[in-house]
Amino acid sequence: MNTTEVEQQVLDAAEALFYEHGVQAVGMDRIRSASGVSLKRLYQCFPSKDTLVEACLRRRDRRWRGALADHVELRPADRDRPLAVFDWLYEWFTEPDFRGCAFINAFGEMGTGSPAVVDAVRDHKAEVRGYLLGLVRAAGAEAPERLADQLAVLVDGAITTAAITGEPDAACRARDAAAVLLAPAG
Amino acid sequence: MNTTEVEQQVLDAAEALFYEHGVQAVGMDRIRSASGVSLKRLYQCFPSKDTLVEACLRRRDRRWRGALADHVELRPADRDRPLAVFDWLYEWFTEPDFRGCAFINAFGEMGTGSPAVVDAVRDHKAEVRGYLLGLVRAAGAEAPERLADQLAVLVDGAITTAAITGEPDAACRARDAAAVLLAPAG
DNA sequence: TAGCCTAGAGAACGAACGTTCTCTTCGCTA
DNA sequence: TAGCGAAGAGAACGTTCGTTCTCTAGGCTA
Repeated sequence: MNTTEVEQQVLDAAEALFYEHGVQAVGMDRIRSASGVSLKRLYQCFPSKDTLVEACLRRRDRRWRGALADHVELRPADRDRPLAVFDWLYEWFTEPDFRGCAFINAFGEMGTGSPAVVDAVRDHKAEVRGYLLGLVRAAGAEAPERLADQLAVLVDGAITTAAITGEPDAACRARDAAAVLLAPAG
Repeated sequence: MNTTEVEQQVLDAAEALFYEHGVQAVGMDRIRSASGVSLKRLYQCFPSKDTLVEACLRRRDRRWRGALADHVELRPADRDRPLAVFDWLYEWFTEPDFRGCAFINAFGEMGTGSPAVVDAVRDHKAEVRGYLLGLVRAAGAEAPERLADQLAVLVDGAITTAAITGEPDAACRARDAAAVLLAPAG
């Protein structure tokens, strides 16, 4: 089997297990069983658990932002697109295995002690914030930098609130708030 | 030494260690060393690590909300009080050991697998949301239920954003957003 | 002083962790 | 067919985990 195929298989299994149970609660043996890749090959692809965690996060970042962009760009009008972010969040929140933001979870769990993971989390949040900035700029909003920061706060707040309450409605509340912020003059 | 004194000593040490390093990364031996309480006494007070974690969260909930309320109630005018929440958050974010929301961190780390912890986290968030509802009601805002939800999302988003970026400014952005939501007519 | 309860110090337990090593099998080349 | 390198299966390594147990010391009552 191809090396990149094996890597994807490992990343698939590891990402799902890490997301569901947390990083520390999942051992390498369990990733071996779930992926069907032997420990030897596993450590050939990822020389330590830390690098595997970071690789999971970086791949998830690309996939997550890709899926968000795909959904947002279905809206033809630039003015609708910032709000479409929250519609996409709502759909995500209703998925049965939704368990919050993998990056926030990893940050809270690893925090100090794993600089590579912290970097991956920071990079993800910076990329998301940059994407939101592009959306509000294209929408012609005033003070786009500040608005992008506010939308980023609403996105993170909606994710954590939805995860903890178990209700996807947080996306609607955040969307309502975003609509007010986008059109302050009413 | 009094039993409640010992319990407080254990909770002090455990809460600080859990918050700094995460729950799973801190062993009972480390809590023994930090608190100066023997393992025997420790297990007499808290029959398992899980109950200790839950006790830490429940005590922290009371302290956290108490400190918030103390700060907010310095404002004489009801209309200023919802925004004072975000001023208090800013001060919290600038503390050197700030590392995000202990409840969100615990939820992300334990998630499935510890119902008692999940309950404590849900209860905390519900209490905070209820407190915000009281504030916006006293401020005479329209649609207080929806507004309380929105402020709760802003609070959680500000906490996580500040933790990950390492900058307390998220509190200011959230405060600006809250001000717009509180006075939609301009 | 003698006996008893409590508590401290820390060893001990079985399990699980991340990581490495051994043994075997198998496909390839000469 | 003989020999070689790669890889799978899983045992083994040393460590750490949550929890319990042992041993000892010291303060109480009679």
